[in-house]
Amino acid sequence: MSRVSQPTLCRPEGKSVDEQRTSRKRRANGEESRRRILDAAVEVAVERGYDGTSIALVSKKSGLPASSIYWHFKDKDELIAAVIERSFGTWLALWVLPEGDGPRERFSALATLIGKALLDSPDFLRLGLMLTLERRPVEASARRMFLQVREQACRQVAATLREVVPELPDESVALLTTYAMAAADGLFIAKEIGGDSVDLVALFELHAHSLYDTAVRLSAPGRP
Amino acid sequence: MSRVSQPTLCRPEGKSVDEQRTSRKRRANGEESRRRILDAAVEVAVERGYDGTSIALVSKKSGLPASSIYWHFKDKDELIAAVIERSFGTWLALWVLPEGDGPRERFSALATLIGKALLDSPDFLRLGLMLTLERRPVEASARRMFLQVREQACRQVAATLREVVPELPDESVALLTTYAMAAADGLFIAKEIGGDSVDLVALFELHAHSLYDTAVRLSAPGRP
Amino acid sequence: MSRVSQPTLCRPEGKSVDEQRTSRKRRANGEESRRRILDAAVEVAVERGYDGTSIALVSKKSGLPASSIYWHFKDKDELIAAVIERSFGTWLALWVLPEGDGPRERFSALATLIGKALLDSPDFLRLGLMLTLERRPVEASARRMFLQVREQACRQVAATLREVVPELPDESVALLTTYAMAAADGLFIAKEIGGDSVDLVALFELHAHSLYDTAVRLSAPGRP
Amino acid sequence: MSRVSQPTLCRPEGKSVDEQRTSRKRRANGEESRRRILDAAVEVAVERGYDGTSIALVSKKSGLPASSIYWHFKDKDELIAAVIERSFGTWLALWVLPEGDGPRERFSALATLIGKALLDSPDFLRLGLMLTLERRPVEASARRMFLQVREQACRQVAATLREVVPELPDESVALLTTYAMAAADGLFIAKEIGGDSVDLVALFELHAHSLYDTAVRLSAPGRP
DNA sequence: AATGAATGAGGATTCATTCAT
DNA sequence: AATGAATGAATCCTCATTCAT
Repeated sequence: MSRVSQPTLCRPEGKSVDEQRTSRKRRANGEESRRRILDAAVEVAVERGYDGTSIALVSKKSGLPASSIYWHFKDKDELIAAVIERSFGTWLALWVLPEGDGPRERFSALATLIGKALLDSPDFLRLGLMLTLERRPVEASARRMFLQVREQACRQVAATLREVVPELPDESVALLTTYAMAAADGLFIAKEIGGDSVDLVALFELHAHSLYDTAVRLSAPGRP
Repeated sequence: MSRVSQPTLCRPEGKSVDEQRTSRKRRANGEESRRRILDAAVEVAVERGYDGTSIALVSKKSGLPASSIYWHFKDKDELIAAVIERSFGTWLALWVLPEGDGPRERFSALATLIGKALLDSPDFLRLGLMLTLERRPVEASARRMFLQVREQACRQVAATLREVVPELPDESVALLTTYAMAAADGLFIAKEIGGDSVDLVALFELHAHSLYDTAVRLSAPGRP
Repeated sequence: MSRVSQPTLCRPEGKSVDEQRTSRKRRANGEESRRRILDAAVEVAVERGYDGTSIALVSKKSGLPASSIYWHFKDKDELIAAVIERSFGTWLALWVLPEGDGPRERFSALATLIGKALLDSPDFLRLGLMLTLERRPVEASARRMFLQVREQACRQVAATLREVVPELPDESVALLTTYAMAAADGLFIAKEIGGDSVDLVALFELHAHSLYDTAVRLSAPGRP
Repeated sequence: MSRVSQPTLCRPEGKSVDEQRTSRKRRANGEESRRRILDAAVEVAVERGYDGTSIALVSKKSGLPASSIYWHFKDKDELIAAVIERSFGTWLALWVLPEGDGPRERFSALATLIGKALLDSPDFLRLGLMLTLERRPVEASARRMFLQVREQACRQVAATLREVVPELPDESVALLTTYAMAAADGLFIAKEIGGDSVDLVALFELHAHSLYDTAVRLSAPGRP
């Protein structure tokens, strides 16, 4: 049967450059086709959601027949899961606290970074949010993949918070983490809705600032 | 031919009482069918999105044949628009700043209110966000309706901000409004993802607090 | 949704004549379409088996689009089940022991009748045997339907045996019934293979004769 | 290109021992693959028939890629023909009248043997009957092969009849042969349907007995 | 002696929608 | 105020087969 790829969450999808240059030059046409299919799939999925992503459309955009898509991916669900998987690297790479002077500045720099990232490669989040908003339990793998990645991002945020404001109690860290992620999601959506009238960078700076203040406030002994 | 409802944003769907008295029993049955269709449609739309909402499914859930759905609604687009329209009243009613003591308290009370609202009738926001995240220009009326409602909510938030922190400059109001709405959206999604582990009320309180602090900070003359 | 017919095993499919003449003359076009689909389906199923019966082919033969077939039948399985159901009446009607002189003669007459029946309307048995030879547990309803009908035929044979040779012990009745049915099936197949070179009527006469003799032998006290 | 086997009806597939000695280890692996494919193919064909036997399924069951199947067999038709061919030896070997005392006993012994055979390796007959029941002229070679084998079996039965009841006239031999084969087929099917509730051995004994009686009757001068 | 990749045709089924009644 | 019936286009996916390696 077909060689369907199992989602290898940890392959950071950047190795393929030298692979292509090495031995399996022409033999590895499969790799190239797979890429083309994925490219087409992101494009479609991002603008139409799960149900709106038809194999026929992906086939047209990728130039490969529908049956070839099924050679590379077991079904639509796994195709979309692979799409999500692929943006994983790009996305997660950003969640590293940049070196910097004071905690506040570093925090702010991170926020700016994320804001910019959302502008440049928003596919991952957009698709993930789409899948999340739908309630049905089907299309399991795609959704699961998104949630895994998101979970990892959450841990990163929590770590950053703890690093920057060490005396913050654990429940506060949890609360703030959720809040930080949520606002990030929301700002992404706001940008979608408002378009150019929304200054994402300014908003993320605001977010970072307010987050920091709140963290400090919550770490101080006397307050509700 | 059929009496298709144009989306009258301001008819809060409860006035139908006198309609019923006017045209008498004859129409009562039609109204009931329409309601059943809408009920079924929300259920489906909420868990599958626009493309996933098939007339056949709505037909099955409502118990009425597909052709009857087309008697009540011009097409799928208008059906979903109607679904959104219906949650309008419920939703907008919440965005009234409750009477209260100090500005901070009133602010906080509002936030709590919204948090609770999201728990009780989340269909409106969920559906709207779904439509928003898709990039293509289909399902025009439904999307437009959602954005109108959202716009109205934004104005309400802005007004509240101005009322509570009068000296806030206009750009800051705009920025903060966007931020406030975004965070609300994000928190809603966080609740979807996290389920019971997410304390929506606490988060909204945190949100209100941090928003208020930020507003005060931004209204003060000297600050970054 | 569609009005999919539940298999009413006991409607002997002969009433439809006056129905057509009465009220729902033009309204009952559905009935007519259903019939056309079934006609086409027997034709195809009989010469290609279950898997070979494609909806597209049935659609072409019946002149109705594939989607219309799905209005009348839930899926392929139910279509074929309906096909089997329809030949039920024709087929079962034969299994009545004709009036006649001695038991041997009546037995023989029945056999002749069945032999002739197999020549005239072999669809039921052919399809049923096809389904039976396939081992998979799917396509449930079609297969189940055949087995039900067959079961009924078995009871008829057993009753006839008991009537003709009353002193036959119960286990012998069971054994002979199975044997009688089996040989009938086999003779049908032999006719399929041998074509004109096979004299089905003569074979069934032989069968009846040998069956009768065996029954008599088994009912006699002394022998294995 | 590929070494596709033409159906050599008489190579009973066991002789490959010397082949192995001739061309040595090199080909052993090919032979093994071929066997695995055939094993998988019987399994599938037996439970789904000709149309239901997909190369993909055979590929999955055998663990070999579809393209490898095409190296060993020209097409699906020849694959199934090979499947049937393989059961040939096993099956035909049974049709030898065992040595024994009286004609009646030898007859009975043969029947018992066949009954047991049907229980042990029913694939051949099942597949053959499946192919026979379909009316269209496809899968030519497989069908032809089955009919050849069956023809041979018929000759064997006829010979046995003549040997056991020498004075039987020729037309009676033909008729009885057809009848004997038909009943055997039918009993096989009965076993399929009835499962454990069907005592195949007892039925075949009954069959042999009744066949013998009938033969004797037909060979006697005075009878209807 | 294989096999990874590809492919066009066709598989069943569902789609949104219409129309006569 | 409905609804039974129909329908063409689209859905996802599998088919048998080929070919370069």
